[in-house]
Amino acid sequence: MSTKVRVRFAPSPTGPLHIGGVRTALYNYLFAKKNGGDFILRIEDTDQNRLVPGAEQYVIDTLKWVGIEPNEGTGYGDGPHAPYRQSDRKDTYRQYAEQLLQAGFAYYAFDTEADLEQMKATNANFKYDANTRELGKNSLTLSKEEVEKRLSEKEHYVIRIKLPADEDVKFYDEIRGWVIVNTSQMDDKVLLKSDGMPTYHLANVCDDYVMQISHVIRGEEWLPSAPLHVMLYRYLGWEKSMPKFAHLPLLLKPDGNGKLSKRDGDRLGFPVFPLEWTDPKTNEISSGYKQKGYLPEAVLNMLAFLGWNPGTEQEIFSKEELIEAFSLENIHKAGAKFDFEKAKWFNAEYIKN
RNA sequence: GGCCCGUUCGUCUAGGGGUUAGGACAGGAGAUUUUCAUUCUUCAAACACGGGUUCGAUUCCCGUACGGGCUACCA
Repeated sequence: MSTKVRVRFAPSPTGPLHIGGVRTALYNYLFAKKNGGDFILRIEDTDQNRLVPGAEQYVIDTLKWVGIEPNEGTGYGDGPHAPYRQSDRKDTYRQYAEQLLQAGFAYYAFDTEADLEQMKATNANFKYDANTRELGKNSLTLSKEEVEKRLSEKEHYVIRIKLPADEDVKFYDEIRGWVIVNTSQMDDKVLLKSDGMPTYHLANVCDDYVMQISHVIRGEEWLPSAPLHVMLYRYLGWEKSMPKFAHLPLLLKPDGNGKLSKRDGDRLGFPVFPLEWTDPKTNEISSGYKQKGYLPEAVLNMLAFLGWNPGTEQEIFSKEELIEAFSLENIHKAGAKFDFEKAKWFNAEYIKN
């Protein structure tokens, strides 16, 4: 495996990217540039139901505006690993899902939505796992003939990972240290959905491997599923080249509970989006920093300091200075409440000069 | 509920076994300014709690509390 730093920003085009996403992109960009690596844009559009027209272009426009452009990826020409849009890579995932099936690390499951609901009704804390999969209609419980029959009749099915009942999964997070989770706490996650598309988990792991990603830098909301990803690398035979993980603290609402969301802008009266966005369905307009008169350098500087700091008392940093000063070690562990007053101050500093 | 992550001024954070616990934003007071803004001076403001370990814990360990995340054929 090459030791070159390669990181990716992998949003799903379900709406406009908010500033939390921009910060994730920024940290990936800074890490790549700092280490002479590549910064890749990958579009994770595996959920066909949640696609929002224009969202992908919004991501590209945003990265362009703030000046952190990928050197490889969707919207940036054909790189060595094109295509970079997951819906265009569908066949790859099925191939790997089948590899897992062959190796006995995955199985077909024919349970309908109603079946699953019933299992949940019977068992308060139901999860599809080593203890309960014998209750399901899957290739582990059904006869080989029955499975073949269902498959040939094109019955809807999913492919699930087959996790052991009781095994510690351990991985090192570059920001948080060692994290250990037992498989008894995990479930047999769906890898390939009945519409033929992979879930995030499968697509993400396959693409990171194929695209030779060296570091996965993403939000903390992914921390709980990282053990599943580790298991996938292992079962796919890629554990030696598994990327390093770094889970970023979340951007929180200014007034209290929960992570910053798209609605907080309207509610609290400040933009949560880099660029103005018009909802294609409702025509509702959400304000953007650009249109509000913010300078891209100021937005970048402000975002950089939400969860990271250089360890000195300097606060005004150009993009080049950020690249020079950036390191994963200086990322704060706790979530950061977004502070609009500070954002205004950063912008004022840039406007003055 | 279960699992995972976290916890220093109101906010973003620095620091780290012995410090006057530092900076910035916001806030108070004052100066400069025709006004606003700017600028300057200055004040107030924090180690969640309880046990350890230690000569000494804000710093290390364990609990508790609180906060956050995840718990979908969503990412």
